[in-house]
Amino acid sequence: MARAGGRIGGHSGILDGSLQPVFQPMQEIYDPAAVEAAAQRSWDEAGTFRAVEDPTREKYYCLSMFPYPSGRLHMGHVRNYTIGDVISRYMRMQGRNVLQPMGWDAFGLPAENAAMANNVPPARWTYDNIATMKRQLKALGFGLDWDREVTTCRPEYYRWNQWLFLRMLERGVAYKKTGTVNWDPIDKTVLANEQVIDGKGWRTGAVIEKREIPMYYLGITRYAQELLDEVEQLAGWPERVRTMQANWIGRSEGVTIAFPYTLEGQARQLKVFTTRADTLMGATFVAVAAEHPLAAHAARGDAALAAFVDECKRGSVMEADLATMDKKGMPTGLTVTHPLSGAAVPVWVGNYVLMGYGEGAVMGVPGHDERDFAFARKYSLPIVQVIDVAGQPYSTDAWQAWYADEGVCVCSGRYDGLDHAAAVRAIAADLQAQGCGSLQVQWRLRDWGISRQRYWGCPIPIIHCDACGDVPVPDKDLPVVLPEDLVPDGTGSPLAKLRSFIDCECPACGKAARRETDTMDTFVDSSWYFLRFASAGNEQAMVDGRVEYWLPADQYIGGIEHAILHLLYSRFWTKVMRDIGLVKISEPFSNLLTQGMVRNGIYFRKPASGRVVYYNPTEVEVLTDAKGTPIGARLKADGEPVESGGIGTMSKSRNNGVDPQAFIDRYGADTARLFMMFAAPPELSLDWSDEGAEGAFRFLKRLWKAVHTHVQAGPVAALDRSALAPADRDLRRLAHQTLAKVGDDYGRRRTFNTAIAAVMELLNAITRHDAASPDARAVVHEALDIAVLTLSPVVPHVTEALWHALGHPGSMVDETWPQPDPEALVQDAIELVVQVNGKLRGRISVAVDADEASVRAAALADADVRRHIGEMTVRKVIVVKGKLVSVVAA
RNA sequence: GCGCGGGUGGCGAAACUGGUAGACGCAGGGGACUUAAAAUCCCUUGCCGAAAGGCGUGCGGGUUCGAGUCCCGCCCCGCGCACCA
Repeated sequence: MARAGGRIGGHSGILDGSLQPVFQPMQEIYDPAAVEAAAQRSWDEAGTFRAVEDPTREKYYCLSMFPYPSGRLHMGHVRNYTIGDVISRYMRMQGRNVLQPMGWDAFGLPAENAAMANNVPPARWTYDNIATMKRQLKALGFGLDWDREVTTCRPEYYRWNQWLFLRMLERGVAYKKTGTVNWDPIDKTVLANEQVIDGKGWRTGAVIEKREIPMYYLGITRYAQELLDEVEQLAGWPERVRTMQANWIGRSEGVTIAFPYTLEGQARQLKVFTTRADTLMGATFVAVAAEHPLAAHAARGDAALAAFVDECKRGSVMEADLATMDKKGMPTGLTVTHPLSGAAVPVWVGNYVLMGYGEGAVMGVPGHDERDFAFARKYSLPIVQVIDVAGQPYSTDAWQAWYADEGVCVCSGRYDGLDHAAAVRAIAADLQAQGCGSLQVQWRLRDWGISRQRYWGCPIPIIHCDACGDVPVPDKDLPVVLPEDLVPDGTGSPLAKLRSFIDCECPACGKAARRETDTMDTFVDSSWYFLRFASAGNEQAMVDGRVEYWLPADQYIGGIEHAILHLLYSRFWTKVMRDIGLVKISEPFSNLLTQGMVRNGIYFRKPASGRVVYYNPTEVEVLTDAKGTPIGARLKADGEPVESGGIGTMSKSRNNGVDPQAFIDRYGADTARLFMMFAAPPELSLDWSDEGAEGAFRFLKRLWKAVHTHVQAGPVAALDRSALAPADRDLRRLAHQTLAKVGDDYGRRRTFNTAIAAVMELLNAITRHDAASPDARAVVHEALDIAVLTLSPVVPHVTEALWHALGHPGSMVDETWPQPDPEALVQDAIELVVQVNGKLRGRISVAVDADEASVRAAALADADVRRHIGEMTVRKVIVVKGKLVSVVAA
């Protein structure tokens, strides 16, 4: 490893002026292209970012979400990977052994769409995109270890998906059952949710139907309790992500209730789950999903009901669609028996009941559930109040929010007077005694269906034999290799039509058999790539001992849109690998940073007829009034007005993306990185601004010029700290305050925008500073060293050049982050503000160590303060140390 | 619909633990330099007001000596909702 070692540790070197600078010749003009090429070449030649396991050094694994190779890098990637690179470079300067890897989430639907559009195999399109994007990542100067590159569409990667799937199958973690998919009846193919628009197929326009097909599932619900318990312990994760995951897993304690009924002479039970068993005596109906066997049974003799069941099966499977549609129902004519009252309860089919959740049936308590209340009013079902809250008047005319509150049972026979908890306990006990129910923990989380009826994904390693059933592919035959030369046509997976792929021998009996043609969800690929980075190149095993050194990742960075699914699946997958004995960790990511979206202005014209045309902001000129307020916009090409659609996430459909490449070509990678980090804190959405980016470039030019001016003025004497002039002391204090602040912002707060603002303030002070005396020159030199050093994680190329220009022989990347000099931070007097009755009325200057009494006296003596107190009597004086004095007078 | 965030000048934002609202930057205005322009540098810029001062962090209320920050209610915007990645 290229680590110079010791030359600038802690208190020696640059910060005490003992180093005699030897200035390098320096260009007057900042030329980003030359500076960046030189810096990147020197890192490449030194192998600076190759990570090597070293048990004697503390590691730092900085992981950014790997990109889908969609074509070219977009601004979201630049933002994501710049955040990771700043943290990586900062940690390296803290002396950590840093691993920052990169790879490609290379399977997925867009490659199939591109393949159809261009008649090119998805593999070809994908590999071309990877080459382009890799070049772009290198141009941005990220300190990545490319020796560990992982590409998920390569057999050497996905064979381990298959291998682990077989291990899960052996343990029953993976299993087969039916699942619901979107079916396009014209193309006769399964569509992704994304391909269903307003309930219709995106290519055919046909009304989509729900269809039940056999699929493989991973039993994530087995880990629900552990996933929930541990997410609450992840102190390094944002609170909001932990809350979202906990809600998604959705533990609820309640009661499973069985409503007995008789069908075709047989005694059966219809099971529902509820967290409000205390309202059971108010249940006036039960509703089942359209796919429920009872619904199917009833529909056989009832054409109207059959039509309704069919109607329920139309439309997409998306939960957001199901939750927003009109609640509709129809009676089946069947009844079940209320397990406590013995009353006959009608069974309805409800379009809002999900077959995949619980047993596909719910009890209807219109008195105390808002949705059931609306349903009962619509279909004239009885509404019964069985819960009373503090004697509030109940009316079935309109829903009131308190109806759903917990209260005391009424009209519930022997349960009257019991509160929520007592009633649930009593009812559960009575149900249990009758064999009609019991207390139960229910999860919102569902098992993970991984089968996809698509080509460009990892083949599921199963062989179907008429004699032996579903037979796992033996380990020795892995990987099941995906042919890379097919082009899909939109009518189902081309794999399912490829005899040479399908036809095979049964591994068990040797007879002719059929290979499974479904592939795995691409979330499988991304659920463990971070482990493979630590075991790169191992052809014998999925992971090896290097994982123990690097994992868990110290920092994971990626978009907030992955807050639930990807992160939950990765946590689950890690636990499965732990239980198989492959890794020792339970949680893969110690710290998580969820970055916000990158947005830009939206401009369009809406022709009288035809589709809306979107114009890229680069093609548009914004018109402003005298104060700079935007008043309109026009197209540069024809000078005619365009409409403004506000600001939105950069997307192809709205044509408001900015290609980072054009920007880098013009201003350089450092300016792109600087603007991205400066414009907003990482967790907030970031609005692109050409002018703002220009400002970032201007700042780098000013920094360059400041160093150039300083260096041109000749040699600098060693800093003599004993007798600095007040102005020099002030600049030195600011420089060391900035050093402390930037380190805190990078390391603890992760607010790169405020770190950069602090360095900007420092540079402003440096350029204003009168550097005539030798002392002043020495202080300016130290301040420039600090400015360049603290900015280096953000803009590593230009700072590398400036570091040399300031007389330091080694590479900036090998520097150690220095400690601020406590002596420089010392301050004698501070300013306090004085409030009178909460309003700012005066400012006083007091000694740093002044006691409360003297601060109080100084505040009350201030002329402005006295004027505002006037005739009033001082009732109270509050002194907040180091901040303010608050005087209460009346 | 459900879950989770967010809303501060003309704009991006800052204010870290309840303590000076608007640091830093962009855009705007004025000036210097220049034959001119660009670039650069200097000054200025929340709103109202001549000033004193008043008002101001989506809206309405509350707690507090003091609220952008805490509490209650509402409005708007963004992300996710299990087959986009």
